[in-house]
Amino acid sequence: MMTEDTRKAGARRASGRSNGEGRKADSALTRSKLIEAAAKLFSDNGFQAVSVREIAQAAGVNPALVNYHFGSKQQLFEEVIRIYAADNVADRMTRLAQERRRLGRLELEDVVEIYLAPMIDPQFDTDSDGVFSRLHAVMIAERMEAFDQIAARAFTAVNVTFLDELERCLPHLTRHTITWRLFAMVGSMLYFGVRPAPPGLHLISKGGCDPMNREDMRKQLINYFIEGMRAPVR
Amino acid sequence: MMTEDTRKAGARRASGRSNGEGRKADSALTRSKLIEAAAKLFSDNGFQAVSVREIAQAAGVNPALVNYHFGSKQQLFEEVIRIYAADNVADRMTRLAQERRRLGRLELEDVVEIYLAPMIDPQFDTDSDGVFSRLHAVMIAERMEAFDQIAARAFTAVNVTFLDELERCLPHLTRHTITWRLFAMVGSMLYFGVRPAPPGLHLISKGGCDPMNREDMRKQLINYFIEGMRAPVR
DNA sequence: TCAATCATTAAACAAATGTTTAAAACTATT
DNA sequence: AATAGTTTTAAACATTTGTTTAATGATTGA
Repeated sequence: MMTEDTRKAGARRASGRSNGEGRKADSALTRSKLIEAAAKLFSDNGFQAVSVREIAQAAGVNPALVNYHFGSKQQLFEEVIRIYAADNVADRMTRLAQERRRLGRLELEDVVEIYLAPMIDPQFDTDSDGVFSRLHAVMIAERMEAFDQIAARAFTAVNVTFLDELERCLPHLTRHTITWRLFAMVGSMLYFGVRPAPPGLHLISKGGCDPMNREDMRKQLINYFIEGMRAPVR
Repeated sequence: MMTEDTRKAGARRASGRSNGEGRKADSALTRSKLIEAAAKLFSDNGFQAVSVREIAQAAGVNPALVNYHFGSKQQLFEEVIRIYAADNVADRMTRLAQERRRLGRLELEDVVEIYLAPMIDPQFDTDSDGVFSRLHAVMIAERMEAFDQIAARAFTAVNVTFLDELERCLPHLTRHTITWRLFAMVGSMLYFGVRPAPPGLHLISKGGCDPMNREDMRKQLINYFIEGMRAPVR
């Protein structure tokens, strides 16, 4: 409540997308440098553990620019989340459309594989490898009020789409059951997305199980997901 | 490096278990009050987001006692982790022994159910419901050097035991595959353990899927885990 | 070219942080 | 009851935090 007014004022003054798109080159560059640096640092260390000064230094800009361009540290984080979530969602939707065009009616195997592609497909290795999963973990660990709204806006559409597809492929299951299992899949993949690998995995497998080895991970897990999804409720 | 010596000295002076067990009633009470308060706050808000003063206030003791009894905020967190991990592990090991005595040779269904019991069994609702899962998420989100050691010490034995059982039940699969899938199960259950529920789950299921409803969660997921685990690698 | 707007900077702000200190209170042993 | 040892307390410590401010630089449009 103490900084509420000034923060909003700052954010409005800065972000103001209302009057045009590519309006100032330096500004957009600074913003993207901050977002990139923040994404890396937040995903590696969490939200509270990273200071505005660290982010600014990593981006090579002045610390005050965080507040100037985004209003506050928290709003910068939210912007990072929005961008990476949107990328993740766009990846999946694009793939789904492509595969639908290519194969016509999709089988369960296809739908599951497409949904997990951003996290499991070795050919899908963007430069932001794993960053999204870790950001997700950070949001969950350090509860943020704004996040539920952001997640709802970002993920509801893609999840509804995939639930529709899955429901069509699994007529013996209720949407209720399928929803539970879809989120179980997400939990698994987020877990393998954290860095370093889930505690104990490296040790207990004597280095054999490595989530960085997407090829192996996909091979060992894809049927686990598919057959799990297909299992009756009993 | 600046506080290393004094911290260790403080911790040694305080924890010194060497000269006896139940030596001072107040001390043990203060310690347990701090641990309980810290577990609640850390699991709800993360590590960095919680201050020593908050913990002390919640425990009803002086802030300086955190450093006196545990050496530092971080060492208090580590102690919390150790205790809750030990509880979690003990639960599973006890159950396994019980069921082995009761049923003799265990089937895949039994082993999976026992492993997941602390997170999925409605009868297993301790007062620390969900706290362990959230603490786990916090450790993952806010990387801590000490955690890998703690996790290794706490979980290796129980995981080896259950991997042995699973390997016996699944002779058509390699231990490598089983290890991947065991951790996939863990990831799912940790995801459902966070509070509030995984982002979007409540919304997209219109309130139908609620991880607090252990009975429903178990019913919808148990076969997903079992049949997923059993699936061939292909 | 002048004015206005936007972007950047260095400095300062108040508040909160983990931790330390030195004295006090308490407990147990002699 | 006196002593020694442990536990608790309030206060202070030095940092660090996110954010604000006021001045400067840069860019754009008239």
